[in-house]
Amino acid sequence: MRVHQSTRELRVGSEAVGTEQRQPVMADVAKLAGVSHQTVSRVLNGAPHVRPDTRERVLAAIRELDYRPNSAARALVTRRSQTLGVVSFDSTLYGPASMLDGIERAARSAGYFVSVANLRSLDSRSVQEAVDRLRDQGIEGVVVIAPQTSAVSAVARLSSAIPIVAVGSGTQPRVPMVSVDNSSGAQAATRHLLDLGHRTVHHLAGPPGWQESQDRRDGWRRVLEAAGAPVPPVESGDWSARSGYEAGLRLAEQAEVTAVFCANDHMALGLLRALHEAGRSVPGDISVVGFDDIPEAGYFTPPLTTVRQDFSELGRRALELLVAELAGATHPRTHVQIPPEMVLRRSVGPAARR
Amino acid sequence: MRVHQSTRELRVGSEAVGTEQRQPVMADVAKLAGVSHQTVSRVLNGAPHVRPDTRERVLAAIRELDYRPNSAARALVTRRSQTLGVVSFDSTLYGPASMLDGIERAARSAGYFVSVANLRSLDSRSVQEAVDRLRDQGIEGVVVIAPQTSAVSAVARLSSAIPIVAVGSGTQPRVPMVSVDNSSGAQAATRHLLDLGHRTVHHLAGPPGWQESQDRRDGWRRVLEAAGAPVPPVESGDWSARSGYEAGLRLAEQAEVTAVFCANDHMALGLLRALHEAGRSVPGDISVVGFDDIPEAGYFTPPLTTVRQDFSELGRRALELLVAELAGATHPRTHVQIPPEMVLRRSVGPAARR
DNA sequence: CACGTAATTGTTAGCGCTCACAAGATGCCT
DNA sequence: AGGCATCTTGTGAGCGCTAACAATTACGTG
Repeated sequence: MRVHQSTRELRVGSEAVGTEQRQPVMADVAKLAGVSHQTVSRVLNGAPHVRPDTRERVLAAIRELDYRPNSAARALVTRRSQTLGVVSFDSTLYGPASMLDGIERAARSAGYFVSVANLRSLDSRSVQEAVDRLRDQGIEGVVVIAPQTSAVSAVARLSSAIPIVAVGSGTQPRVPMVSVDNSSGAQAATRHLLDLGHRTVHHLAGPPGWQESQDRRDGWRRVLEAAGAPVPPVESGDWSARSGYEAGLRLAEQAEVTAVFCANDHMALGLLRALHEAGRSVPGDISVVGFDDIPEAGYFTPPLTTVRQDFSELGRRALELLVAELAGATHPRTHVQIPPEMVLRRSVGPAARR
Repeated sequence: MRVHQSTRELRVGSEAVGTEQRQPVMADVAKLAGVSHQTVSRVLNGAPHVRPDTRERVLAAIRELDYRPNSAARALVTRRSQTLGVVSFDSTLYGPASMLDGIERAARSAGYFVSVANLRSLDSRSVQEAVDRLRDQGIEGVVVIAPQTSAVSAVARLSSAIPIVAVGSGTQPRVPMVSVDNSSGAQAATRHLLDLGHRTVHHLAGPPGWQESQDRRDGWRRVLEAAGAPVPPVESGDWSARSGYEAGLRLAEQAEVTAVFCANDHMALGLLRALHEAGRSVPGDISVVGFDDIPEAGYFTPPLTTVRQDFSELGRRALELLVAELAGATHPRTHVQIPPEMVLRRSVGPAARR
């Protein structure tokens, strides 16, 4: 008798001793139920052709032993880990956090676990690294919360290796993607302002390099041009309230500014603050529109008119796409676009007579 | 020759055919490097006693084949998945999201993956379910972002099975925990207001059932009592700006209110809004202090004086604790408390002369 | 230069599960 | 009653890796 063997026997044999708290395995269940391990496996996996009373006996044994299948063993043989990866930029922000939330929920109900990786920057290398790391863990697919252009192309470059879906924004023909229709949201916001009699609309854009920034700016510009309104120079920030405040200070100095479309709500908050400090009333002197509709937007001073995007829906849809791809839908090069929706509140008014 | 065997041989043999894109395994690396698979394993795991040139040869083979160790196989034999679980309440909120972020970062640098589970409610059953699910996946430990009292006790009840650390708040002697010192934060805020000459301080508390609500309320009350100030009835909300707004409407009607300590910043935002609508100026008529110091707090109207808690630090510390426990630190029934810090801005002023 | 010691590499046996196949049991039809 | 299809259960192998042990080689030292 070899040592290994005997060790094993000993442990199995010493069950009654009690000190050896070995987790029960399938064989234990099988023995207790008086069937083969394969039958236990069948019950566990819902295979057909198991006699009802046999199934019952097995289930009882499972309950009695509090048996839990070993997922590593299963993953080893099936080559499926039931785990998906999410790489995200700054999941501290409301948008990414909500998307992650939506993704996780959808994943869970589809029977998957989700493993996360947060990035500080979305450059090609970081994304690559994160995805590699996740792959090493054996995840089956990845959703990248990738609002930055660079990230999207980084994703496109490695997309061959493993199923990937991007969410947030961007236009990369090679990667399935779900995003809000930023352009149409921006257009709606701008048109709304124009309709109220504003001669033109200023824009506080997001940082360069972000697809969202670009799409929203493009939408804004398109409406202005279509309406024959002058296109003022673009201010831009980094999404933070702070940057919105700074831009606001600059905008407040320009007497001709009567309407501003901000690329997100946080910047709009900062802008509101700056305008207030500069003694410019909103919406009396200047109208402001945001983007996102964060839960607090209705409690700004004044309550913010904004463009709502449904982040969790975004996450959910992205996950659906990924699951479909995993199930064999041969690379659906889809680009799902979700329409945003304007939420009217009190930060917008008719143009001041001048 | 048995069928299984021959299938395998066939696949290995047909490498050159190219259609069979089998992932390289350790044996392939071994063959290419001219060593045994065990030596490859040694190189991979940094075992001593491998001759430098052998190591080099192995590494070269790994690179050439783009070999990636199979984590399931490794987990099966080592019984370690290198994965930790995080169960969180509403990771859409700034606090939980930041903690998750901190946890993930710390976990990564400690060589762990993190698998998340978001809950809609923190009742005992949900927590139990989430932890069980995570366990089935084979995670080695769990950190529960558990601000609710009920969750904490739920955690305590199941803590025997698997290493668990709680983060957020609560006092459960049986579970290691890291939290901000809510009471001392609340005390500082209240004292600050009193020192400015306010006769007393009103309190807008968080929802019942949350440890944080309770601790902050207790801290507030203690200072009031110590100072001999009257203890006004407590308003409470559900952390949202909306609930803060509603409470604010009620508070605005009471002429004697000159100072309010809010249990979080979002409610303070709503309160500010309500006060503004009611024509009560802040800080002229009423001073307001929040709790959290969310990134936007400095851009409220007016900028909010608040108590800052370092969420990512919280997450980081929780993870440290968990890792220590995994490493064998025999159940450190620690309760790490992190001191919060007051951030002075413009929502607070001296008591109005009346 | 024989010999003990340490360094280096290889061999074997599983980890706990599912898959492919085989075999026995059962039922139904002619 | 025989034969065939179907249901039900069992057997054996192997997923890719690490741990334990064995074997070989290299290196000083008396």
